Amino acid sequence: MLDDRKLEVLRAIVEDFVSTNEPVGSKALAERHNLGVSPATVRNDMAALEDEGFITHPHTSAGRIPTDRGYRLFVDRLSTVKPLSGAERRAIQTFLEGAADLDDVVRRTVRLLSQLTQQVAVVQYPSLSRSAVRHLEIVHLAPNRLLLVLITDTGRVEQRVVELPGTLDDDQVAQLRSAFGQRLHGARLVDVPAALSDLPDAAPQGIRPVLTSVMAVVLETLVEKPEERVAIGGTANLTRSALDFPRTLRPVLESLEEQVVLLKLIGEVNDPTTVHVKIGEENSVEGLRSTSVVTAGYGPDAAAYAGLGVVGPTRMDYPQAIGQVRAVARYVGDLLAGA
Amino acid sequence: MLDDRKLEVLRAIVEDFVSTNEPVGSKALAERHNLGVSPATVRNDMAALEDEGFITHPHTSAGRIPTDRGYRLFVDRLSTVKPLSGAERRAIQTFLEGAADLDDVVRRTVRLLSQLTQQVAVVQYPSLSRSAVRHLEIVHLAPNRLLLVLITDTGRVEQRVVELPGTLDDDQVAQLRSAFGQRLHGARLVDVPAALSDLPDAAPQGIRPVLTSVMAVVLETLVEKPEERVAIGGTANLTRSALDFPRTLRPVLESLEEQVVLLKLIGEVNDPTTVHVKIGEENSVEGLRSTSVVTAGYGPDAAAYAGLGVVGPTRMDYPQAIGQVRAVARYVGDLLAGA
DNA sequence: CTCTGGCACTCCGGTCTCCAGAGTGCCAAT
DNA sequence: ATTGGCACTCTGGAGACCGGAGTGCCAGAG
Repeated sequence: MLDDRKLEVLRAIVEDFVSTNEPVGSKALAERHNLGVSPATVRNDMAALEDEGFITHPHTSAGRIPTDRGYRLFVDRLSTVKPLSGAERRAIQTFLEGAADLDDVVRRTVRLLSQLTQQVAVVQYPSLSRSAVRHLEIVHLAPNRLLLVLITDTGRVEQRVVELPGTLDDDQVAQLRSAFGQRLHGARLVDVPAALSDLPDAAPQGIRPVLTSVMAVVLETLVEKPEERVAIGGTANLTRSALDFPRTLRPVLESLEEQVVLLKLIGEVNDPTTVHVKIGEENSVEGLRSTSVVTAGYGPDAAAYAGLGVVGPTRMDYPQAIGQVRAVARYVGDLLAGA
Repeated sequence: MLDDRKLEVLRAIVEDFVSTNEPVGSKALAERHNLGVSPATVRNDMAALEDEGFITHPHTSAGRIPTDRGYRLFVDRLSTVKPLSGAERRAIQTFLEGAADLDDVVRRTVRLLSQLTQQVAVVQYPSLSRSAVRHLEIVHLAPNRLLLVLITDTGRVEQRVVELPGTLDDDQVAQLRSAFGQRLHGARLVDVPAALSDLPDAAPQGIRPVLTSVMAVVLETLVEKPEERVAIGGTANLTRSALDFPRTLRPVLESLEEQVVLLKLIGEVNDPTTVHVKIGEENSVEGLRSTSVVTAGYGPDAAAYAGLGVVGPTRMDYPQAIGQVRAVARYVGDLLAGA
């Protein structure tokens, strides 16, 4: 049904349309890509591709543009990831070197990604649930008030205030500190409940009620509803493709302001080792049906820390974007692993 | 030169143009606002106002629209701040109650402001330099590595890793902790250098070199280049006024992504107790010359914590925006003061 | 069966003209 | 100082027009 030449035609359509943003006709196409066949033949192929739903007409007498399905086929079977240029490679290095703390790394990554791809960039903070505890500090703010400060191996610092049922003196706080410290140090967050399970029994009688309430907060913060954070940038790039978002810019911007949506976007990645592409309607987020999303997991190993990616028009240079997202993900992953 | 009626005409023009977004002509104006004079008279007044630079023509035969100067006069002398509606008042309460930590407060405030005003909202985190130390925790991450965690009275938590010249044991860290703790507790950040000045001499000989390097980091983090943070939201509202930003949306979005720019925007407030309005060209930020900015300081007293505000088209409902910004600033200030 | 050239047809987008409507500026009269 | 009148200007939308690009289909050649 779809012989090689038809696929070749599809590829040519996608490439031309992506670069010119204009519906591409049979004649121009036959000339620019030397397919060795006449425009008439191309027309026949186009008709076939249209029957299969890979391309459409805006109007009876306009050229063809790819549909979401067309892009999908293109991405899956007709394109190869574009390797980065030397300049791009250097850009990644210079952008990310010298980052001070995790916040800084994330901010720089957002900026890097958006400038590199000329799209909107989204970077998730290393997920709490996949991190390990480096340190848990308990600060005695007031007799009946503690501040928990958690530091993870990825450099994330999370804090939380605990209101106590009773009051504590400094000795008791020290007891708490060592009780938690011993059990949590180095524990992956998923293992925290297990690590703490024997705590109530092992602790000295006097601090048990307090300990229980602290434990509740710890578990809640770290395990039950760990706070996921996301940074975003480069929204100005959406206006570049104002033509692509006729009046759809609104919902896109709105969606991008919802943390929940962004997390969903990035979190749906099941296999963290590869780059994922969601094209137009494939997207589960209502407001982003007119866009494509390219995401990747980043982290030191398969148990990825988190995800990052870009959001842009479906008319996107996929081979390039995929290459760029992958490269940045790898680089940031290594960076965090090394730190 | 500008008698009362002329001012009245200007006010009418501003109000009409703000609500309809269409140049307003003499006839319509004379009818809608019962000025008791004929369109011809209004025309004469308009000509005078135009001579003075308060209004312009888009074309020879279109109605008038206010200039930046016109808005300025309107804001300064012709308008009174619009009090909040009950619904708005309630919205502020429900939005902000139940905020967990400072991050949460800021995020909610951004959302609140942008929804209330239907503009882009900008909220600065409580400025470090104007805060006081509630607690400085020193965490012993590794023999030659410390983590400083600073907690301010506004709830901000700042962390910083220090690489030491030598190694330390736990006792020495405890010494450090108490040395800094005693001197810093409750100190305003501006007073930190003074509070620490006698530290090198007072400290035990053994930890002096380390102490010096820790001190350097503390001073740098808190005093020399305190990190100012800003949150932003509601950029989708810019598209609502797409008519106001014909193709200028780009630079606006770009400017709004620059932390530096945002800080400048908010930081230029000299008198924190009132609401400030920058209109169009008055704006010092290049990309925001087509917008107006309404800001206010917020905090428990005149020594304000920080600033917040909204960015929108010059064609903005100033009386309303000013009222809303002021109300939110007050509410958030009280909230933080009480916490 | 596939490819090709030819041809009639469609439709978009730009340009032009036209016209009504809104608004102005000026002037003479009150 | 204000007003009514009037001629003038300019916009913006509606319609008409047309060239160009592109399609679909068909019949013929390989």
